[in-house]
Amino acid sequence: MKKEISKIYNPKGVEKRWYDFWMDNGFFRADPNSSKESFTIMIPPPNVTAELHIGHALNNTIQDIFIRYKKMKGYETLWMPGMDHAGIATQNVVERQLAKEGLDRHDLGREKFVERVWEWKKEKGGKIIEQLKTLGFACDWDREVFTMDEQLSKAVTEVFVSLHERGHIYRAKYIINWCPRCGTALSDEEVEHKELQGHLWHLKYPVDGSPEFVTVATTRPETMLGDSAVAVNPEDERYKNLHGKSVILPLLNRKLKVIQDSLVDPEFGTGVVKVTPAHDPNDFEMGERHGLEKINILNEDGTLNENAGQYAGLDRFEARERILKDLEAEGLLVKIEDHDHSVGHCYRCSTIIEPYLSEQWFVKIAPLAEKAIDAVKSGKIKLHPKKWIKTYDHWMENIRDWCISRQLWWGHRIPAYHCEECGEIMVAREEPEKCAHCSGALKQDPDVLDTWFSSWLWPFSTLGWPDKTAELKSFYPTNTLVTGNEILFFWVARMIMSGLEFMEAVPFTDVYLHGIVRDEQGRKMSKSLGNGIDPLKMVNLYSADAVRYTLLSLAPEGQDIRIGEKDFEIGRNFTNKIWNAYRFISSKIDDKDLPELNYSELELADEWIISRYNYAVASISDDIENFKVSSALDNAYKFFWGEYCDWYLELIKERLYSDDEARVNSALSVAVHVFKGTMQLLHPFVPFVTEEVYTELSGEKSIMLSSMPISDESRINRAVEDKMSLIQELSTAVRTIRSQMSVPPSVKATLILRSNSKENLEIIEENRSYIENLCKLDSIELNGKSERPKLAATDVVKNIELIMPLEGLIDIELETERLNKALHNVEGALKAVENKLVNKSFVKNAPPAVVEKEKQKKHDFSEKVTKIKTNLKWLTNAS
RNA sequence: GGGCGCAUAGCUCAGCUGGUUUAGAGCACCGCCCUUACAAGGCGGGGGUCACUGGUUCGAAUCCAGUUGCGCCUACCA
Repeated sequence: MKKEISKIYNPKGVEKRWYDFWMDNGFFRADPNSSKESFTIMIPPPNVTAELHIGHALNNTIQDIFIRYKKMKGYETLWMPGMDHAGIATQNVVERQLAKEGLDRHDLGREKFVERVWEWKKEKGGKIIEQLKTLGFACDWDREVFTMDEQLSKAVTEVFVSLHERGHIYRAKYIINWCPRCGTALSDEEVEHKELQGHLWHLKYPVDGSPEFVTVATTRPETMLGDSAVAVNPEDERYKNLHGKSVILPLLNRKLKVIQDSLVDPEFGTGVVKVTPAHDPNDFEMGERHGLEKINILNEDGTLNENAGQYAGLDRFEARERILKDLEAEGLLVKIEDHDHSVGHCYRCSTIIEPYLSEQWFVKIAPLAEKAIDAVKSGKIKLHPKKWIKTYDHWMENIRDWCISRQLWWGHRIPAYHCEECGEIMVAREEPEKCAHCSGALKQDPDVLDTWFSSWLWPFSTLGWPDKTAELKSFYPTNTLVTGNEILFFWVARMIMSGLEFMEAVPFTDVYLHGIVRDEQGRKMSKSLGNGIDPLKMVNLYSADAVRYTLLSLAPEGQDIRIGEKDFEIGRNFTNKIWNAYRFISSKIDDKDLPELNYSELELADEWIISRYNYAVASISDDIENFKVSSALDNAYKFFWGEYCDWYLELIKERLYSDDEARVNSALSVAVHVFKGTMQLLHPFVPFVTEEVYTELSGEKSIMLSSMPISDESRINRAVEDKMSLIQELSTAVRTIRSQMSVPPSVKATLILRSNSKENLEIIEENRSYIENLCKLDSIELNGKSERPKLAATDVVKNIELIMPLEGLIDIELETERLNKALHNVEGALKAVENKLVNKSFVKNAPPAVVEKEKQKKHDFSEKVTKIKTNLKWLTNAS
């Protein structure tokens, strides 16, 4: 009975069916009580607002590879899934929704608004989870968590209070990054610096009690309204006359002291700086040093406040224009220079950030950073690729305190309580009833915590911390963290700090940092550019396996990836190749029971593919263990397509089509053995198609329950591979002649081989049918007595002379050209080798084995040259 | 300003600790083939002074230094 199998692999249906099967059978579930060694990966939690993009697809494919590989290696694997509440992003989404109804969040009030966000989350949020499933990811979905879940919130409170108790959290009035659109403070990491073309405006400030002026240079002229001094470098000779004097702030006519501070760079601008302590971090420092007034001129929304005099109420950029115009009218704007500088933007809404003076909560980070630096330095945590270690060190060593309070409503409320009577602040796990100091009424701090303040606890909060759970015991520390390199500081570094502080152990042992997926022109994919590729569309078009395969095959280790929609054909073609190899083998099996692989009955091709297979098993496993996943896939591809399909399956066709059942069975048993193993190796990369063909072929329940093949190094046989490569080279040479001389497969040809190597002749004699079948030859004559034909195409392979009589078919001119080219090449190679051997220091210094090799080469090349020359002569004589 | 990375075929990239004939793959290109797994395929072919300069070495795409170009990160770039 022949099974009807489609000529083309049709993934539709297959993928959904298997995913449901895996889920229904609980294959993704992790058992904390298992006796097996555990292997754990924490998913980088996608934002609840996120929709699947190609970066998620890559990130999670890599994780899935590790998880599926380790599971088949016998580990108890846990891939912990979950989502991030994404404070700003989520609040923005719901606020936009409200705006459509003509409302803002204040119309609802805090409680109602937060309710509304939860509603939104239930209805529209978390789409990405379902989307991830279409790509086949083996997360333990039963464990899915959300950073705002009760358990995780408990962890956040515990950490805040406990850090506070340890003196690592403080509240202070400081210059922070303020997003006027989001209306909240941001941490340094949440500010994206973009290089902008700006201007350096030179402004004249009149010197008090003198007809003179000083000229200051600024990129933000509107901040002059908040100036409380001008500063010069104390060493600057040009301005020594100003020491002790004052200047008059134009427009507002305020008197400003001239101060001296070594922070001022005499080389930059005019060497005189306006000092605005409330709106610039450097000026803030100077203000502290010189006891200057801090004049805040901005409202929270970026408009100017009452301190801005006649400019109050204007937007900051409008104010800039107006101020410049007014200064110009007074003749105080003396020069405008082009000036490129980097400007901070909000990472969520791209609004230009204002350095803003406000009261915020901070984490004193230096004490935490110290241990985290050491964890990486000592190798307790390894970064892959290693190049990130330097970047990590540099960042950690220069880290500044972490501003963790956000003026948002969506997030974890800060567990601090302010006394309405005496102003006392109490930090506590449970809300205290009254002020411990004066028994006054308490009000909880209105701010919420930075979203990253919950995600930095991810490796243990997801496992039930601060409770002592079985999960924590089994799965912490986790093993590998896979994430984009852009998130190293935001998240990875902070998890290391929190893990060491609260678990007293690293949160993971290895960090795999991959690059960013870009479009074909190397641009970041973004909504505004419209150059994104929708992974779901690609899954629909090409299959999930194809998407996974393509992404990975294009992903150089840790580097950015360029990709276009058409590239997904690579993956589709590969799965189709698997399908057809399966189809071929399976058509030969029919219903019969397959005999076990019998190593004593193998012929050359079998031994060869088994040797190559065992080599492939070793190299692919090595690659995965060493975090070289795309190299692993490349090796799997090369073996499966380039060796198994291109050579082995071709070599056994003669046996498979024969009537001799024993011959059929021996070939088939090897073919199936190697195919099954290859599917297992490939399963982590392309889980669906491998599951489909593996189970069909083996009758087993699931490939996921099978064990990853282990390389039997004793089957790697160099001698066999050498023999086989002789067959391959000869075959290629014959095929080349046929192709060049346009001899179609339908025309059978004869091949004459001549050699004085007894060894090579024996190999060919034993395996002549391989060459005959691969090259569609009638016969091969080995060192025969027949006359050399007048007209023949020729070649030389490993000192074996190939002669193909092609009377009537040969194009003499073409063949001459071909031989001349070959001659030229070999002569070049010969020359290079000779040059080496003539060089006395080479012979003296190079290892003997290398010298010996070169001598052998020289011998071979010169012999080949002679033979080609002879063949050329024959051609000339014949024409 | 500092740091890191990249530069190999028309394009995307392999090439790990120097020695695989004269550097590989995929895509693209050319030729032949609907050969009894696969035209989403097979077989063959063309195409590269490995960015530049210098150094180390018997020997460099590979190691070192510098130069140029590009990218990313980072900074108290008024």
